[in-house]
Amino acid sequence: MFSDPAKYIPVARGKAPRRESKARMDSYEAVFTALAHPARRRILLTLNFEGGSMTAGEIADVFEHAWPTTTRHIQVLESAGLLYHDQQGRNRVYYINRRRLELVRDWLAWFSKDPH
Amino acid sequence: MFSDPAKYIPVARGKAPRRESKARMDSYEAVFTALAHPARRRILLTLNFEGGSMTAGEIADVFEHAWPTTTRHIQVLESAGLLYHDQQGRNRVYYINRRRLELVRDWLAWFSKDPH
DNA sequence: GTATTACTTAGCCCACACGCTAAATAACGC
DNA sequence: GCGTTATTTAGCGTGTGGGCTAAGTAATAC
Repeated sequence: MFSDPAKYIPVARGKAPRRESKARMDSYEAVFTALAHPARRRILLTLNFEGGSMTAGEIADVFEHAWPTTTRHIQVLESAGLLYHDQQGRNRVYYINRRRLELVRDWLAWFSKDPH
Repeated sequence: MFSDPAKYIPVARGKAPRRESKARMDSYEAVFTALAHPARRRILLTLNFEGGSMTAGEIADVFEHAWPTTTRHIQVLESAGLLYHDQQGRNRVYYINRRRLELVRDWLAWFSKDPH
């Protein structure tokens, strides 16, 4: 759950600091960024409907994109914690991490609670 | 809810069509894109905690960004259907559209249903 | 009317996301 | 070993997202 809602509320005006670097990207940032691209959402849905695991090749076959493009989408998902993998011979099997999606649900929960 | 899950599953390989134009951006695309930026997520949270409505100026005051930057974020949110507004004199009052956030919840629901 | 307030619109700039092709890696089959 | 298969890594090009400042619009105040 949210530890500190206040963190998301007010910020004093001041000089303009550039947008935070990717390195210090927090969990919400990583997950919402990962979900922003339709190809990545489709990877998750496909994995989900296929039982939760697929090889890189099977995922790539779903798309019209060149394979390296899909590889990069997968990496974005994985670094957001939404996927993980397991090397099996020359195949790389990717698994969906459904628990990580709970983060989104948690974020949404703030809008259901009636405001204090 | 999802009308057609199959739409999100398989796509035949072929020549590469460029990414869909913003004009034909579907609802999921618009909403997830809108939620991808931390400033926009904060606008929604702030509005939520402030009771659901704020003027453009009040929203802009939350941020260190120049005002026009915030204006653009607000526009992204509004065109995604997450906000709407009402002109009151020279103030523009923005309202959160919590119902639109249900779209995200609906999308997430696919991952809870046990696969057929 | 003029000045001020509350905003948006216009337009510039730069970093980076996302597509690609070519090359590298590593396992498997023979 | 050698070729094939599975996949990533490297590196390039282009579009656009998201920051800015300056200018425009429209309502209020005087």
